[in-house]
Amino acid sequence: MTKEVRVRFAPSPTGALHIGGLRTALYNYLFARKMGGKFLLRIEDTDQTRFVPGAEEYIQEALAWMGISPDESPWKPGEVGPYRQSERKVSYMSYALDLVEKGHAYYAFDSSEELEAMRERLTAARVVQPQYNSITRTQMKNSLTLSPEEVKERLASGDPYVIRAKLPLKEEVRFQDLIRDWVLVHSSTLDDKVLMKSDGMPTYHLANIVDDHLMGITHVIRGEEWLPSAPLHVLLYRFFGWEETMPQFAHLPLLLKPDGNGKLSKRDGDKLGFPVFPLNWIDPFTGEKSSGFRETGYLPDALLNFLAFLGWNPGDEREIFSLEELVEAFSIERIGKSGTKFDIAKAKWFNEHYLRSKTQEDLIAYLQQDALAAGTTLSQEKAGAIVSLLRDRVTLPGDFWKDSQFLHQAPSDFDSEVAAKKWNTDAVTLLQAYAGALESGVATPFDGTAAKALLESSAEASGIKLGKVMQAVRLAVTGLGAGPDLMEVFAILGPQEVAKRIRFALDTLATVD
RNA sequence: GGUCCGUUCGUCUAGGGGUUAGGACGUAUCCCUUUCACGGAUAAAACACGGGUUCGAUUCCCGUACGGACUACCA
Repeated sequence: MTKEVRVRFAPSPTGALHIGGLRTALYNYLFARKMGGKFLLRIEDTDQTRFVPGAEEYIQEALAWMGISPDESPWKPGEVGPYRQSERKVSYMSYALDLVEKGHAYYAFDSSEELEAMRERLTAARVVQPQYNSITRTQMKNSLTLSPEEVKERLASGDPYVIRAKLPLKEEVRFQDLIRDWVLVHSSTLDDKVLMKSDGMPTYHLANIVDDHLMGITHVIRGEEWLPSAPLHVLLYRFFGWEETMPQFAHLPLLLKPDGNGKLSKRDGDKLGFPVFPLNWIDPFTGEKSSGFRETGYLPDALLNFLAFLGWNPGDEREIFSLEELVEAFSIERIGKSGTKFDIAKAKWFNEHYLRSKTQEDLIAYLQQDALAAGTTLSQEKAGAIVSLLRDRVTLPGDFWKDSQFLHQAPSDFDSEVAAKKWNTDAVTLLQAYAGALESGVATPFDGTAAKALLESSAEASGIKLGKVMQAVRLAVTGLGAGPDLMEVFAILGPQEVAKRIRFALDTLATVD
């Protein structure tokens, strides 16, 4: 009987949840579901200076939108709460003190100026890694160098201090990462990380280990940026005597910029023309706006499918997966090792796929909504006709409205390139004849077939080859050189409107040579 | 700079000591279509480099190059 799998997603509420964080959450969720375990959300808000109002709500909403809601969270507490580190504050100090007692941590009283001076001194002495470590700590102000009396006095008098981990000088630290296999580092390259800050809050390293232990976390699935500090975490488990229940680590490959340099960052999104956040976000301090996948028109299913394949694959050639199917197929072993560039073209393809699998009613609703927002209303039949016309050509829901503009208002100008190439006397002759026929009302009822039949007979009567002038006809009525089936467009517009537009085109374009 | 991690078509990737190195996105061409798109078909396109080990290496080992992460009283 093995222990129930418990994993956690542990974001900091310092702004909008990044798309990479969302993928981390997704993988955690998939693994938990696959293993029949639990997926927890823990808010890591130990840095009070970076707290951003609204960020926590954003995380909650983004996860809900994606359908990967946690089993336990600040809003749905389980038995190991609280789920916000700021609310767990009281317990961290006692754990830090426990480490001090065991000789694995110590008090340090150095001011930031003194730390800075130390680094400068070491840099000047050309020490490769100027850091607070097993060697340099002997020259600093801490409970290892100061007399017990002075330490006691400083603590009693309220001198600001931090608690640092006391790392062994010479020791090999190794652990087996689920994705990278054995990772080995020497403790001599590690520094004495601060565990408790002078404001009484723990750092990530301490809080993380204590909470993962207390919350019964069995697998830590997180971004590769944590790999360098994983040895410290392993050491902390050892110091606490929790080695037996230490979670297994899985460090995920990073999401990289599409152009290949560096990890995808918050600033990239709007610069590159696509979102890097799940939802729209306005920074409460700077007012800076960032666009989200949701508001841009990406469907949660599409984003989910896309994100899942950024660093993972099922091992066969299937590509389209629902959340349930992902759960079924997921395994940590099939996560890749190397960084993954973010290619929005593939995301678009997924979105097209999921958009086309929507019902006609859903798509009509998208169009109606945009029309309404633009101050127009569309009849159900017209909206339905437009959706049928465009459904195989859209990428985003907003395209139904955007790409049907020529149906909502007559063109005021015409694609000049097409006009220059296609607007000839044959076209003018035919259009005059066609407009006349439409105005006479011969074609009723006016559907696509009737519109086409009438156009064909007009062409025949004028002795003109239809194929040669079709683009000019399209140009006259839509102003554009390309678009959906023209006869269906005519049907939607109705004979009077088509005739009116042709007359306008004839007037406007006739003067052009 | 140091430590750690990585490297298969442009991109996401499959594969793995002997393969015509497979798929998808994107691109191109053709078919369909009175345009464009959809759909169908086809094509171009990759094992970073150098040494080992081996009968044989893209696959294993080492080095180099390149890329990345980390290097805070941030997470």
